[in-house]
Amino acid sequence: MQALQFSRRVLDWYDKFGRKTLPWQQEKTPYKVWLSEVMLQQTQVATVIPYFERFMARFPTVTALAQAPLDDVLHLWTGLGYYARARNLHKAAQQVLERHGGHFPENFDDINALPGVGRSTAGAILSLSLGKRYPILDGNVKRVLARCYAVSGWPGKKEVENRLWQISDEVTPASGVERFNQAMMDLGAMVCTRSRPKCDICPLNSGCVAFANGTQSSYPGKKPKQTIPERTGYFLLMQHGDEVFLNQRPPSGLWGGLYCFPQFEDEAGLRAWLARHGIADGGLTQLTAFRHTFSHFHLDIVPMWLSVSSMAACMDEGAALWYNLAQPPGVGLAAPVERLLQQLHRDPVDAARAV
DNA sequence: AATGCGGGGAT
DNA sequence: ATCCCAGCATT
Repeated sequence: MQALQFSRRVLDWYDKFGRKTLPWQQEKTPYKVWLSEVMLQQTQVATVIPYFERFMARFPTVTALAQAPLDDVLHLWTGLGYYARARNLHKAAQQVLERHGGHFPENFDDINALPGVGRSTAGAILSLSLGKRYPILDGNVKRVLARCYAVSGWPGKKEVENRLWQISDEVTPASGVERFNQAMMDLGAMVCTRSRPKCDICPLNSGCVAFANGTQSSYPGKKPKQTIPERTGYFLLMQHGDEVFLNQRPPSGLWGGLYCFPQFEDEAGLRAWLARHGIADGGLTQLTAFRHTFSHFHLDIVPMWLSVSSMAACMDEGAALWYNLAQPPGVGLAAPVERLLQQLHRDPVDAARAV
């Protein structure tokens, strides 16, 4: 299909059916679009909306975000996943404050240089908020283009991704790019869906190669699947009254910067840690174990609960705190930690009934 | 070029 | 249960 034909059909469709009422589409600014785009990386629209509203209420400007403590940002991010995004977000806000005087940059190189912003996000910010002609390539656009132009192979492969970027650039129109890019994402989310695409109502159906051949389900190519490993983690839930002991994870890596129960590979390691800190392990009680699945492994979590008689300092491994269940501090928590803390608060451990 | 990084929604 | 989602940084 000719590029001009492609963009005209997409733009006509957007005017009739595209999304125009999302929270980050109101009085668009680079800051709002940036925040929404980062939140939307690998995360669906419906999940993001409440987080976006809370962030905008708490951090109305990029300067407010830059000046907030990182722990506040991680706290508001709790539950969204990919926590490196939150750390990058905070760092990027400080970069905007320091390098650009708190004014969000409006050229590609400065935006692309922000931590957590790559080619697609930079293009989305400039096109959606300022109408500048940059192509984007997110999961939705990849799916639409792969089907329309029968681009085979897994987009995780560099060659496939390069081909999709080339097509995206070719079909992106000189004018109306802010509607066009939004429309491509809307098409991918609402019409050209992963399963059972609604080809009968698609503005591109007459030129779509996959539709013509009935091979929509072959595109985009799937990631070669791997069996993911299983691990076990023993979580130490040390409680004194309403207080539960947590320590902070290293700033990078899994659950970076979040507060978490002390974690061990086995029960012996847990008891050894208690012994090292002079804490008696009598009454150590196993609660109900459960599975938490990451993208790359399963973690079988075994919560081990222990009532302690004093809040001894266990600050030998970086930051730590006693988390008050009745008055929770504003810190970032991994999802399973949040779940266990709520469980302790709702349903205090009755040792006699524990597993 | 390949891998690490979460949590939740759809099926 | 499996797959995937408005990707990017690191190695």
